[in-house]
Amino acid sequence: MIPAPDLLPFPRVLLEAPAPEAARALIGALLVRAATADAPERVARIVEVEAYGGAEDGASHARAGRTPRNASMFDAPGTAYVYLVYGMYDCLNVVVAPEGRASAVLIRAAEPVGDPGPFLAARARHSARRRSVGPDAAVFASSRLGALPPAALLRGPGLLAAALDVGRDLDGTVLLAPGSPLRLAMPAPDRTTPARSGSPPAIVATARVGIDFASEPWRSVAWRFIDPASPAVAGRRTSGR
DNA sequence: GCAAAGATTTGCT
DNA sequence: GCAAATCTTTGCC
Repeated sequence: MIPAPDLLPFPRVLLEAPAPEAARALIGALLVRAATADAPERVARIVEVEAYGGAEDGASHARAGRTPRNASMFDAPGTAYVYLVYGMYDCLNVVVAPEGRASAVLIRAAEPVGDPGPFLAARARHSARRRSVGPDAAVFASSRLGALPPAALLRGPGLLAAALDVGRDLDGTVLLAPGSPLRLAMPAPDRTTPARSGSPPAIVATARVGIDFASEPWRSVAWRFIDPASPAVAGRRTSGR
């Protein structure tokens, strides 16, 4: 299990950049879910994201302008945009770029930091709610899906939201405010190991997933960014074709 | 006012 | 490997 690092504030300036740039900056950043009635504080390391531009991006929810659903996309960078997809799963985005550009970064996958137990329990709760009668955390943990490696518990946008108890009630949350139920943070430099020779973390760029409806160049642009070494990343791990 | 499709996940064939 | 589950939003009549 990944040891918990010290948390530093996430620099707002990184989110004010154009969506693809901001998306890259979010790889390796931390999501911090404040304790709820059902779970203690949870921290997850982001390993897969997708950039969505504003009105001009044919794959973005902002392509048709402002609607009740996407209103949060037009708020300041650092705001959460949470929407329901396929009538079932909530997806978490971070609003980026200058306010009003309606750009956002979809958080597709992350790895649990620290004890994976609370993430597993939250996933089981959501799974149970969907089926109206379902497994508790212990039963779920022994199921085929619960048997996934703990590092893969937040693999995919729907599962990530479930494991972090992120729903549309968090739409519009300011992710840079210290007291928020959900916030962004940066890991403090690791001081227990000698300074690494300045090799940056490997980040691979690929085409975005599930947007076949979009026209070119938006369908093919390499705006999905992953840490290819992470077990939480599903699907293509290379930029090649 | 109604029909269609969606930035997904799961279970069965 | 494919189709169901499930419901909101959007676009067109």
